[in-house]
Amino acid sequence: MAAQARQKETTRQALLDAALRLSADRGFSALSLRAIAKEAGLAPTSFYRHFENLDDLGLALVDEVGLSLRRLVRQARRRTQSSETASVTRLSIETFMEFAETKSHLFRLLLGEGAGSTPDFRKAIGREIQHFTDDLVEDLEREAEAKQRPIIHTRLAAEAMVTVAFNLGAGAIDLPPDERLKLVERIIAEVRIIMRGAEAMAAGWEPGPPSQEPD
Amino acid sequence: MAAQARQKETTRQALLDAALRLSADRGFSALSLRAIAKEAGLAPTSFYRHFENLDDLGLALVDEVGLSLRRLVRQARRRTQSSETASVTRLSIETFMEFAETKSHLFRLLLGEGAGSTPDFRKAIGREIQHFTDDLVEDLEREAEAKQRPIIHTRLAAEAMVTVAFNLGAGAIDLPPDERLKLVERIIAEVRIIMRGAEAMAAGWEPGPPSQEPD
DNA sequence: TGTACATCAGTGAACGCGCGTTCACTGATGTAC
DNA sequence: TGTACATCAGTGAACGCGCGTTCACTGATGTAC
Repeated sequence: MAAQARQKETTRQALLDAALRLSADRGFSALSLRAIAKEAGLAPTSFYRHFENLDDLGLALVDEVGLSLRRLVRQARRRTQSSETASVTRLSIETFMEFAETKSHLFRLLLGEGAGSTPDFRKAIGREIQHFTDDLVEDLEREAEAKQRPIIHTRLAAEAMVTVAFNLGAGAIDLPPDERLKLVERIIAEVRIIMRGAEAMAAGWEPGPPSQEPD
Repeated sequence: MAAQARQKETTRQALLDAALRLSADRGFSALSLRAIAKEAGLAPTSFYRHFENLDDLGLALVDEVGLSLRRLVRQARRRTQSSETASVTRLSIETFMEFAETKSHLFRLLLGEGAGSTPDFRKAIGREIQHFTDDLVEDLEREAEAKQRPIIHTRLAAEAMVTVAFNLGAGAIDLPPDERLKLVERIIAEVRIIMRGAEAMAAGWEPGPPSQEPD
């Protein structure tokens, strides 16, 4: 029982890996069941022993990729929290960008370029990004406590930061290295603006002179 | 000469319209040349008289859709600037969301779900979004001047706002109306955090060190 | 104005291709006793 | 332990289908004189 089940899992993973490899070329949405099976060294019909259809495999991929990216960024944050020499913002974003750079096809998958973009698919992607926001909320609150810099609307700020990082980070995929560095700086600066806004609001700070009305 | 050229333009537009109509169902990336031609009431071969291939038509669509969305939002902003009763932020975002809602297939096209997501395609979309940022920078600067509330990093702040609006707005597509309203509020709140951050930075405000007074 | 010729948007037949899916099968692994 | 049977991952042939693209064509519109 064990041997057979293990073998099946191996084959399943081979299909997922094959799909990732192929999606590097022309994007996930250009993949076909037959091409994936072939890349994995299987007959087309074997695909059905592991997935119901292409969308099903796509959803499994989103899970897998999202999880590994979150793990990476979490590690990076933990590293700065202990060493305390670098900025958490900077290291998180740089780790994130490195992933986007070296695994651009995975990254693109997380951005929604997949499986004909069915509602299910988009929902799965939304969930992944929410996980990121969850992580960040926790971090921001811990940081606010530690540094005695109160923050407000933490979840909204975190969502805005993650959205900016993900979607501007996406632009890096087609950029030459030097421009990519500039993009990273831009993203970091924007995340800091959001941070400052949330802190200013928490402190009750309001913009100057003839003021009374918001906005 | 005029009559023939006019007719050709009409047919070309019919192909673009047909593509838009069809992309409402299964997304742009699922379209085929034959299906579009059929929807437009033409033989498949006629397609080639107007576009080189599907990607070519996709790029033309991005241009068209981006332009019309920008026109819409610009109008909305102008309306508030004169009437001055409502918040510019609110009306801009609400107009934007209304577009995303009623023309969700066009909107999705602008988010990159198209034409196999070739580099050219992504570049075209990046350009469209940059146009939005350009518009917003101008607005923010005019507003800062008018209300005497200095702002800094205007371009970065604008880019962050547009990114948040576009990409969170995208989530509205699959949402029921009541949740969609909550999403709009969230987006507005996040845009305001960014705004406040840029104003706080301009004013030289910094978060309090291990604090002095209770609040 | 009328005539002869050029242009060119739209066509229909035909092509080869890769696609997703079905089906009945094989043979190794697992299970019951 | 050995035997008989069940399970099930992987297969190869076959299907019908819609695809993009080519080609030589038609006939209306435009142009030169």
